[in-house]
Formats: sequence, structure tokens, C-alpha cells
Amino acid sequence: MSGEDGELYHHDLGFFHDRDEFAFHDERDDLSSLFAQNQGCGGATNSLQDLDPHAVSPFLSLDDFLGGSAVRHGTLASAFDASCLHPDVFGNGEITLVDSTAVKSSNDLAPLTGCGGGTSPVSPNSSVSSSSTEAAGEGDSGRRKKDQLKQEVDEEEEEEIKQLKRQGKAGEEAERDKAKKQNKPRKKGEKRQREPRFAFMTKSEVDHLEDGYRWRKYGQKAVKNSPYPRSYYRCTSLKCPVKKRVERSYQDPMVVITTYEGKHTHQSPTTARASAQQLLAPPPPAAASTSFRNYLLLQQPRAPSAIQQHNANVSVNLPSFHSPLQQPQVADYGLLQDIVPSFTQHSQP
DNA sequence: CGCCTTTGACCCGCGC
DNA sequence: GCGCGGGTCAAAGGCG
Repeated sequence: MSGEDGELYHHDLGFFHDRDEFAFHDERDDLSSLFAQNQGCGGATNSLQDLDPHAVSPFLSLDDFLGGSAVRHGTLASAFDASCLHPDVFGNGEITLVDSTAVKSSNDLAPLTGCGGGTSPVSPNSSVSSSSTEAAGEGDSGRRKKDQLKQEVDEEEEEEIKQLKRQGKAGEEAERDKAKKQNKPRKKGEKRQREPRFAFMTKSEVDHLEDGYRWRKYGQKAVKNSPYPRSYYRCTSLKCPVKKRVERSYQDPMVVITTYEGKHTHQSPTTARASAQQLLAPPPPAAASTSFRNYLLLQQPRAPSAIQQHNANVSVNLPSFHSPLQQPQVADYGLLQDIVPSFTQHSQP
């Protein structure tokens, strides 16, 4: 991330930095003011956008991120009990703070994004989430272009590799050729679109949060102005484009910032298992209900309040979210069901 | 053996 | 044009 993106990040850090004002805040008053400050996140005021000149592009709502599946915003808002604090944590988007009571594990979080994580245990903690799409902004345009081109090229390259192999070229060599080519833009002026992103802040001692998917770490970079490195993960599933970045806040080492990018093109292993189980037997009525989806259900009746203090010391509301009473659309089930396998299986005690 | 992490090198875009 | 920083690649090594 460089250039504007970096700037964005720093703007965000302006928020992030200020742990006293942003994440896991303890002061209700401050949160209130914060919230008031940030109503622009889909609301009428765009103070944050004013703060951040780059954050002018259309936000990607959670709906958008969730593949257009009409996730009930109100539900999410309530569930996250969070407000949009900044339109662009890692681009342009929305942030939600997640109540610690909501997030017993990353398993509860990531499903929301349709992306997911590793296998490490997770401590129950508060989180912040943010959806974003840098495709809209100029922020990461460079990398975006590259990625887009890379994806566009992938299929062609694949064909080329096959041809090369047929021509006697070693597969490995062909792969390398492909890799090299991937870094070269195919056409001038063609803009690469970044996958939608969705970021969480999670208070956790564990960096890599379990979210039902399998990930392979493919890189790690030192983060400027931070003693903590940023790790890059990729979904191990074949042809699944989802990536995630995990970094620890240097302001609050307990805070892990996880950014998902892209949508899974497959079921999560957890989901698959759950589905299989469902086929075999009806879900237990009181199964361990730590699923985020479960939490969503619990929270549904609640109106998205601007400020609600929780254990996590975060409060929020997503101004852009619809009322929780709004009729859920069919799609409500679509991606969420995909990503939160246990949702329908865990009934309330 | 397969999968994963580590890590240095590399590429690219952006700002100066 | 250069340097910086973010993101990615891929070889090497570890682990079960």
C-alpha cells in the first residue's frame, strides 16, 4: 500500500492511533462524540470523508461485500453494536465495532465476511469491522490494477502454460513464466479493480483468527511506524481469490486488525461439515451458540442505538444500516448461510 | 509427502 | 528519475 492508500491508512490511523477515541474506548461520552463525528459513514454528515479527502468514493456496504446478499444492516448493526467510524479503514468502507460478547472467536466474525481464517484459538474479544472497496477509490489503484490484470490474465496464462507444457517446457518453468508475466500489465489504461474488503478489529492475543477457512501465509511485511508485522494470507482453496491481511495495532497490541479481500468461491470447510451433519441429524437445540450468526439473531430485535456500551467498551451504530425490523430479503440467507454455517443450527437457549 | 511458514527479493504505483 | 512503502513471489526449511 502506498501513496494515497498509505495516506488513507494514516488517516485511519488517525483514528486508530487514537485508541482513546476509537477502538475499545471506555468513555461513553467520547464514543458519543465520536459517533456524532462519524455519522457521515453513510449518513448525512460526512465529517470523516471531510477528514479524508480520499474517502469520497462510494462505500461498499456490508451488503455489497457479502456478495450482494441483502444482509440486514440493522441486524448487523445491532449485532456488531458498532457504528461506522471511518469510511475507509483500508480503503473506503465502513467500520463496525464488534462487541466482545459477540465475538467469542474469529469463527464468529469471519463468517460474516464470507472469508475466513486459520486454525488458531481465539480469545473472546471485541472487534471492529470495516467493509470497504478500494475499487471505488483511487487509494490503492496501483495494486488494484495489478491484481485485476493478474486475475484477468490468469485464465489466459493457464492456457499458455498448457501450451508450453505441450511444447515440452517444464511445468515448473512454465509456472515461473506465468508468475513473471503476472507482474506485467496486459493493457495500458486498463484499471484493475480491487476486491471488496472487509476489516475487523479484534481484541485478541492470537493474530491469526480461526474463521472456518484454511489459509496459507504468503508474506509478511513490516508495517511502517509499527513494531508489529503485517501478515498476508491466501485461501488455500483452489482458485479461491480471497486474501486476508492480519496486523496488530501498534497502539493497542491487543487489537488485531484483520482485513479480508474478495469472496470465497467455495464453501468453508466448516460449512461443508455442518451441512453434512445437518443431513444426518437435526441440529441440537442448544448447541454451543457462539456463532456470530447466532448473535445476530439475538440482536435482531434491538434497534441500532447510536451508543451502546458493552464489555468491549465499544459502541456503535451503522447509520447506513437499515432498520433491524426491516424485512429480511431472501438473500439474507445466501452468503451468510454460506459463511456462517452454524447460524441456522444453533438455537437459542 | 504434503502442507505450511519464513523470508529475502522483486514488482509496482505514488509522491517528491 | 528516484526512493519509499505495500503487496506478492518463491525457495528453503519445518512439521505432522
